[in-house]
Amino acid sequence: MPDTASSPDRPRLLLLDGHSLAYRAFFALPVENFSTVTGQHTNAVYGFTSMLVNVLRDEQPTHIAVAFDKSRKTFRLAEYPEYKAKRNKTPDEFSSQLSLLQQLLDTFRIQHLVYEGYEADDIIATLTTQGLAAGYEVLILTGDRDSLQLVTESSTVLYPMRGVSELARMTPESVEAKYAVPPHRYPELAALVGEDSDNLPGIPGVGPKTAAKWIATYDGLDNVINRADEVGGKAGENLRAHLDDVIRNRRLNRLVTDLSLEVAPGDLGRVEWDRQAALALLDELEFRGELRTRIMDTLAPEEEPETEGGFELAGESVAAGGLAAFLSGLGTDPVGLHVKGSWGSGTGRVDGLGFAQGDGRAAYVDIAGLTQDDDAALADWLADAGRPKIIHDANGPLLAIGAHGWTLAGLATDTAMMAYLVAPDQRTYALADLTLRHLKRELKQDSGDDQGMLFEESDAIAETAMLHARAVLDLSTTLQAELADRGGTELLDQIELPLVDVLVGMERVGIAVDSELLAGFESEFGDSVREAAADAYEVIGKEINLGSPKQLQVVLFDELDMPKTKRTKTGYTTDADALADLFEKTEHPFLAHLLRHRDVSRLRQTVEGLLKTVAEDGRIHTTFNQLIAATGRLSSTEPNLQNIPVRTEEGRRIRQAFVVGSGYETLLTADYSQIEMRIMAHLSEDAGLIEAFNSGRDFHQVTAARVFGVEPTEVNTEMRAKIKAMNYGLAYGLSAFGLSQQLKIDTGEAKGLMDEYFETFGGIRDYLAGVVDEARRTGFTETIMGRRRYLPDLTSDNRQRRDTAERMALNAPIQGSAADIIKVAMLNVDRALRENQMSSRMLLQVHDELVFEVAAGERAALEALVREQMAAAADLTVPLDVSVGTGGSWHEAAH
DNA sequence: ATACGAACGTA
DNA sequence: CGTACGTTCGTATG
Repeated sequence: MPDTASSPDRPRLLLLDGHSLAYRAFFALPVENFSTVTGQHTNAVYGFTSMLVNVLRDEQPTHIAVAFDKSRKTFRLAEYPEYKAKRNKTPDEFSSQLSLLQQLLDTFRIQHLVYEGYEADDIIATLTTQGLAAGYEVLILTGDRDSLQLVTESSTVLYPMRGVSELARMTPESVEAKYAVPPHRYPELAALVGEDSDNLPGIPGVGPKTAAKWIATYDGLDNVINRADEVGGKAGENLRAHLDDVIRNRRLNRLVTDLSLEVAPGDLGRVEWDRQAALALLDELEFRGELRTRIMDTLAPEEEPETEGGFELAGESVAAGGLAAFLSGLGTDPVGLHVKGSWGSGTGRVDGLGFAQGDGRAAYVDIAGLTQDDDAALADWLADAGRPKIIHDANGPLLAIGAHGWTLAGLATDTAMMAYLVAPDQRTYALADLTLRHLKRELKQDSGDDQGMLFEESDAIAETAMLHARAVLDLSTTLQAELADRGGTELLDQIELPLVDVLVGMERVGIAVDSELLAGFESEFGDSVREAAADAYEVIGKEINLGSPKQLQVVLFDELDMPKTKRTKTGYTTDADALADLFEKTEHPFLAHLLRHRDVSRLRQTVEGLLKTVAEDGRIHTTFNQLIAATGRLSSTEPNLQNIPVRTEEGRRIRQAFVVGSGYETLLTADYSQIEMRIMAHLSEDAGLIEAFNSGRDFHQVTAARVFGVEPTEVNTEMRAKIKAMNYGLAYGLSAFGLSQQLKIDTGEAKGLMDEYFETFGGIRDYLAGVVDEARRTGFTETIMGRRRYLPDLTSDNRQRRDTAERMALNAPIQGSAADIIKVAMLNVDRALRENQMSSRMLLQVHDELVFEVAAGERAALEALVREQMAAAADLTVPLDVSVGTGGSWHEAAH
């Protein structure tokens, strides 16, 4: 702990010089390590915040303010046009951070002050003077040494040494020890020595030593000036020659202590921070990890009174044997249901259930203590669609309920799902986050005594489960209204909620794998890895870690002296594209071995990962996450079955290990061809594009023919490849540069190609431009099923952020509509399978592809059903083309 | 132990 | 200087 001896009741005022501290941080922290994905630099904000939080933690001030310079036009500049003239123009990368910093201070509810014509120092000097007069202890955190003149027995300057992590505690003693003058004489010394950073030249040949000696000898600067004649030596001559400078310096470095500020120290008392806003801003700045925790620990040690508190709870544990009576008393109003348990990999376990009713009552049921009658009653209630349940993030709980042998019907809504549809870009939809985000309440019981509780004994598990159920029920009302406002109710009710059951079913079933085949691949790829590594080592004459970009950079760029590639944050990229370029230039065999090593290492690692996830039933049960992708797509984890290799034949072999399970006939895959382009054709109403699809011919060929003005039969491979790249790139907001990179043509040619394309398909150009315009106006994009994505950055004044948001706006309706369509198809296929009492089942979804396990004798019927349902999932102005393949493995079922 | 960036797999 | 994801590894932090 620092030495902060002070009487406990003496108020402590902390004053910070925002400008000087942020400026220091800006140069102390490497900017390349501190910028967000959007390109916003944050090193100054980061460094300042880090210092601020440390000092808040260590010094525990009762009052606080941050002062900023208003502009360069200060009274000092007016008096001395050269003031700070040498200082380089403030970099834009710095200026743009000041407003972020002030936003952050706002969320911390820390006042920041400016005063026209004066500098931060002057504000601090004024407040220090007032504070000291009022009996405060004052702490000044600044990177400007002028403030040392403010040091007294009751006021201390904290001055950053080396970077931003160490602070020197400048007391009268330490100032005197360091500069050999008392604090109030520091500016006298500075006037003699000069201050480079302010462009205040001092006396040549006079450093702090000489200056201090003079001040001591003559008792102050005034006397040094008055008796300048008496000062001997070369330095003395210089003094007489530069007296005017000295006098001017002293005038300029005297801080103003009597500004008429709108606030006084008494107005600067600490206030609770705006936790929500702060966390949102920290997210935006991508401040994670250690600093974020430090902020949390320092600014929110216990509770956050800005929320309206927690939840009221009144309830009890249901005793064994009493469940039937309890459940029948629940009635037909929606019940908040919290499932306590665990789940994943297609299965789960229920430990307990928390209930919350609309009348405020709650209850908890411990599954372990159920009688047979209880279990039966619960099974009935759960399966009764007339007893509506509201669950938070129901997919996992449904797995657990299913694994217990129960079925759940009547899922009225899902709070996590609603929150996702309201704002699909959020990182988390955890219940505790949602109560804060949407109810401004902490997920905790209202403090105070437990009088409302009917517990015989305190049961933390039951209390928590009831609390969660209560929060879910409360949240559902708010979220329902928010979602209705955003036009998402139908999407929820018609698509997302019904899809939960389908996905849970797919996860539960899983897909069969041939583990022995996988094991064979593992050793095969392993051999290839060793070979490639040995070959690579031989070329360079030593063994390095080929998986370490850092070691690779040394070999490639230092030892082999290859041309530098594109920069990354930490050096130069060694990605496959760059290595391939290098190989073209140098033909160095090391590169070939390295690329080979990369490929086979990845394949081996993919196989190893898959093997680890094979369950006891010989199948892999992925988890489909419905609340991750902002566009509405699903994602797949543990393992990710949506990125199994397919591009190269070697990788594609891995799909041979995904096989039909015993008792089934074959696998069937069905995918939409060019669904995103079809959606573009539909949304843009471009006649040429629509016609291209309706012609039924090869789409890329036909569009290429149109663009190049030739007959489709005259389209050669190269022409088709170019237009194919263009077709695919359109939905991503492809630039001429990007296209040129991909096609390895120059930018001019790529530009010409794009112009030609848009000339031919004007509807596409107009549509893409219109999407962005509309999104900028409304703030969101929308898919054909009304799924919205909000993109506030469309109006950002940061060009990079804006450009990124524009590409998102281009892509979201297209990718999102495709996601909508395949979700509808999944629902319809699932329904049709049940209606036809078929045993075939859906196993996987890979964005535009569905994988099925075909029951004996159902192959033809399933194909017909799938084709029909997938094609009918949306009514577009172009047909939805579905291609189907079957085979004993995923590989063979390709088409 | 944990957290992040680089790299790379899919649509 | 093309969108949307998830996983692994190496490396830098604590």
